[in-house]
Amino acid sequence: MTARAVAAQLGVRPSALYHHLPDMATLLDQMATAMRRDLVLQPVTGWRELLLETGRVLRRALLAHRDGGRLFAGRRLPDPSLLTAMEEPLRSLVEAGFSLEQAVTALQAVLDLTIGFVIEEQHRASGESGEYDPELRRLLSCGAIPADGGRQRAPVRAARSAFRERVGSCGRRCRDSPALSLAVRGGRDPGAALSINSIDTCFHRSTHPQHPSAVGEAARAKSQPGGRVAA
Amino acid sequence: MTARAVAAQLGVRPSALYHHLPDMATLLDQMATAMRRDLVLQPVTGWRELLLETGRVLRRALLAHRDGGRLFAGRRLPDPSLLTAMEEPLRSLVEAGFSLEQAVTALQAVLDLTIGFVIEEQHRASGESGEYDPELRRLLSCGAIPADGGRQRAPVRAARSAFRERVGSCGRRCRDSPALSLAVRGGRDPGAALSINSIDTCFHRSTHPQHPSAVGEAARAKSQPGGRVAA
DNA sequence: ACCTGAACACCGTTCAAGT
DNA sequence: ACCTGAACACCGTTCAAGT
Repeated sequence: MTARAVAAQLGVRPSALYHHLPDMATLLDQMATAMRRDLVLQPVTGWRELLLETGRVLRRALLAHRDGGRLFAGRRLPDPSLLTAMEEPLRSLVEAGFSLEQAVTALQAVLDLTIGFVIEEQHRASGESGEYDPELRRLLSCGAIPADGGRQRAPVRAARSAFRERVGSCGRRCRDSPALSLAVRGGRDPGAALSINSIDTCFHRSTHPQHPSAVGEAARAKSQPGGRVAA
Repeated sequence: MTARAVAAQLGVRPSALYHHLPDMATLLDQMATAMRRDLVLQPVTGWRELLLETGRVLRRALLAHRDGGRLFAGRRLPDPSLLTAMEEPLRSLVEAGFSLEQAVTALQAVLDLTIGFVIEEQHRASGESGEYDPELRRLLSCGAIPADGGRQRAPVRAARSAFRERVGSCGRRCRDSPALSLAVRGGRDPGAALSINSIDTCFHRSTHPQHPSAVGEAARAKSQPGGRVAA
């Protein structure tokens, strides 16, 4: 989504946009606002379903547009009606026992979690996330120190100096990761383990009798077997 | 962080980078990998503190670099040693009662949540997130329909057509949002309410006797007064 | 093997000039 | 009031040419 592409879609020269908007950021904010305005939650019962439905609906909206996650992340949504629209879910959460502050926190957490998840999901789905060249990956993966133990190559130095990385932290041996390879069900690209389609199952498992909230539920199932669930 | 800037920092011409890396994406992946490799968790007790510490440490690392959140989000981390480093936290979670799948899910959720949160946090802190011109905001905020009820202006049409927004969903009245204005403690930019520094308090409140996990804890406090807390 | 220099097709943005 | 045309300073990337 570039300004020039938007202009072309409108049959207009790029410079014409700047008679309506001060800059590109405002245009992106408007796109994000439009997406957010169109979110409609299915009727749900219980605070847990409310939070999950919020995540599901946002995720669906973000996935509907190319790079929707990256586009939506961190944008300003200068539309008071969006606040009005939050009244109802907030009230539901308060009725379920949340303080108002907790309700805002919980909703914001679901939105942030969804955004972070979808960014990764879409990046994975895009062509850009194709497999690394195996040899390049081997070179990059081993602590960024070449086999001869000599000086680092230029671009790796670039990445490192840009982040003021200490030299002492690299050079670790690469070895197998039994637990994770199990989790990723065997033999996939190790880098893909960090992209495992995990939270996705939470958002999708709507037929599951218990709808786990992303962070807490996994542990609660075992550590609090007697815990009652509100609503 | 542009390729040209990295090259300049290395005292080299931009084209020289392409003798070491196939493209910019690989360079960004390396930066993200370096950040991730340097995460060191403080010793913690209990799965809840482990997840919170993970979020805190990642958040601190992301905040340490300009646009760290956006840079890190969705990047590939092709370093097997990063998987090795996850063995220990995963084992801790499993010992606390998580299944391995649940442990991976929980960790991933914390990472995604943190990334989404920091992207918004850094965008807010950057100059770009300055106040909208009040008149422009008023124009944009009221359902994207001008006061005269006439046709939408071009760039708004652009944003809308780009997302196939239905016309019927706009034009809502702007009115006050009592609950949220309370939550944001009165009178700030309504758009800022969606950026409320909420989860931040979760990550920071490490002196608090109970360390709430971002999503679940808020509700648990009231809806499960008798619930015991593991570890 | 490593880098330069010049070029290519892009980008957001500005601004005088048109109607 | 709205748009064009041309220009500006940028991007990532390619590639022949140098050493």
